[in-house]
Amino acid sequence: MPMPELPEVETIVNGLRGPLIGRTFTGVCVGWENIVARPTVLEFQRRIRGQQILGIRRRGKYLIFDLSGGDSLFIHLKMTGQLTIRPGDAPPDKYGHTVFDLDDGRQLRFLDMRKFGRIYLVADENEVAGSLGPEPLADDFTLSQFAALIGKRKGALKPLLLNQQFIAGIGNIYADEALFVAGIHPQRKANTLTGEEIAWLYQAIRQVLHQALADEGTTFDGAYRKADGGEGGHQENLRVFRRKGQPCPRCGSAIERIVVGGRGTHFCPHCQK
DNA sequence: CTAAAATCCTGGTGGC
DNA sequence: TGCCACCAGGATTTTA
Repeated sequence: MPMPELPEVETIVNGLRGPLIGRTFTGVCVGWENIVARPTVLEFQRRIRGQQILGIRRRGKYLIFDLSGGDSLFIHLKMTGQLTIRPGDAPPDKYGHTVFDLDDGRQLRFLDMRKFGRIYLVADENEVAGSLGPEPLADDFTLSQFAALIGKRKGALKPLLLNQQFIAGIGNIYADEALFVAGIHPQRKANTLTGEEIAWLYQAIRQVLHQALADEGTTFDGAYRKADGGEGGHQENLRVFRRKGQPCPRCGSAIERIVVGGRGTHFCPHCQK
């Protein structure tokens, strides 16, 4: 299953800016009420109407639409969410649970087979984004900051990298990939890393995310799609994720899959200590 | 405080 | 072939 993570969300945001910035929402149809986390569906529909899209950005795995009325529209795609722009008279999509009408006659459609995705409309963006950890690709995310954060943690590294309050935007794919590149076992306790290992991990996180961004994300089973419907290319460059039993790209040992913190975790038993 | 487990969903998988 | 129990997976909530 595809879980849009930082590189995928960033790629989608880049593709939505052209067609959407300057457009105004003229209405929204909600086919599955649980998708709208905040406010109530009725208030959501009332408040979004007439607001113009001034900008679109990413924070962690959230897409954020900055609206003219001062509200921020947050969309989290979770597992299977997709965004697509279609003509208003195009046939309905099978999983199109939320459809935004635009002032140019087109629609922004939020498709989500598993219905895990969530939408928030808030006046204060900290209501949703306030507890997120640092952005791993930001200039001000430094090795010394990362080292200070990781030294305080006692738990296993894999769940820590997935913790959005610790660091924002990393999901199952890039956690496994970064730990492999760093040569560190996913079950290592964070506070047992040497200074050298912390530096390797810091570099690995940034390198893996940059490479995936250059590849426009990872598409599995067609579930993550770019704004134009195209697929990413990073699935061709994965080192361990979803490669159980296949040879490690570094040493040739069989990649193993275990469960850590309730999540499927892929690693090389020879290269990762 | 941390950690584990339940929760939400449904297409895909594997067993019989 | 058909039926069905079970699984994955992010983030939140609950429980220990």
